[in-house]
Amino acid sequence: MQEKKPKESFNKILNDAGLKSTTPRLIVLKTISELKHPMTAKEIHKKLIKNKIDLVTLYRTLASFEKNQLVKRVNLQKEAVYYEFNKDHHYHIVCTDCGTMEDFELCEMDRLTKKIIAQATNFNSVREHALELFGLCNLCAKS
Amino acid sequence: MQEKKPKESFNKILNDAGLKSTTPRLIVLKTISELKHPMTAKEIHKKLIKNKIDLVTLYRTLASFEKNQLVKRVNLQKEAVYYEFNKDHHYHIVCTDCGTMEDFELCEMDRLTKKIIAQATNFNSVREHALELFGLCNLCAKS
DNA sequence: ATAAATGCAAAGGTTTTGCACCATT
DNA sequence: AATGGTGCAAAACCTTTGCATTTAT
Repeated sequence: MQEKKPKESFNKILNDAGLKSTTPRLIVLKTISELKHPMTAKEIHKKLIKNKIDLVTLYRTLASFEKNQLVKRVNLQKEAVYYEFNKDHHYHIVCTDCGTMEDFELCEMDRLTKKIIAQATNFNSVREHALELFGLCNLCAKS
Repeated sequence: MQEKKPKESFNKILNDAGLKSTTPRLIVLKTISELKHPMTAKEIHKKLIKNKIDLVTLYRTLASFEKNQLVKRVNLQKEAVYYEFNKDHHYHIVCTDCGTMEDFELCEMDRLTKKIIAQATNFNSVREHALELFGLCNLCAKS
């Protein structure tokens, strides 16, 4: 679970990342930190409409957040790109029918990554990984 | 490695999937089965230009192939969607610099999937999963 | 004061849709 | 013969770019 943070800490996050702490960035960062699951730029933008933050600004903000690892891009099996707050490693099970998502942890991934790298021929290290499971959630499986 | 298949077997694959076996579909299926790594629709289309297969047809073909699991969508950390022939489970390590890809196997995934499902609250089964690693390949790591 | 971020308008690129024609079963 | 697939043109959609204005340091 994601605990709510005081405004000051968002300020600090931006400063630490070397990003100017502007109103749009603070709002976007706070909004993303409170998402219950990954969302597309467009979905996030809906949540920002009352703040009059331009979609273009959001795209640029997401890009800079991603570069500075404040935000993580999640690859769900859809056309669109999803974003989430970059809290500690976790993964997603996605319902291919209704889109429901559930998080899970998998501490074994570190060990597996090392094992994979040991056997790889063109890679000696890995910077990150993506793991997602897809299936029907219990509700959709019934119908 | 992917062994080449006689035309007849592509015919059979399409029939088994309940898809009419048309010239464009046969060509697309054969082309994808021979790819050395996942490619975007546009990249695949380039390989089809001499066959005069329309890009729209390719999109529709990919969609129907995906639905029938002849082809798999791969989530690399890029905007575009990548496709590959749906041979047995394997995964990719992708160089975030030059795009080089390497396949790997991971027989433990079955066990892990079961373990994850056992702990999930909204899911009792999983139909598929995606795992990709990202890093710098040995060549790019040097420079 | 300077350098960077924002908003708007417009462009660029990819994917989808509509429809008439054609091919497979 | 009937159903479904294809190609072309155009639309829809998402994301990026250019530029003048505003904002943070």
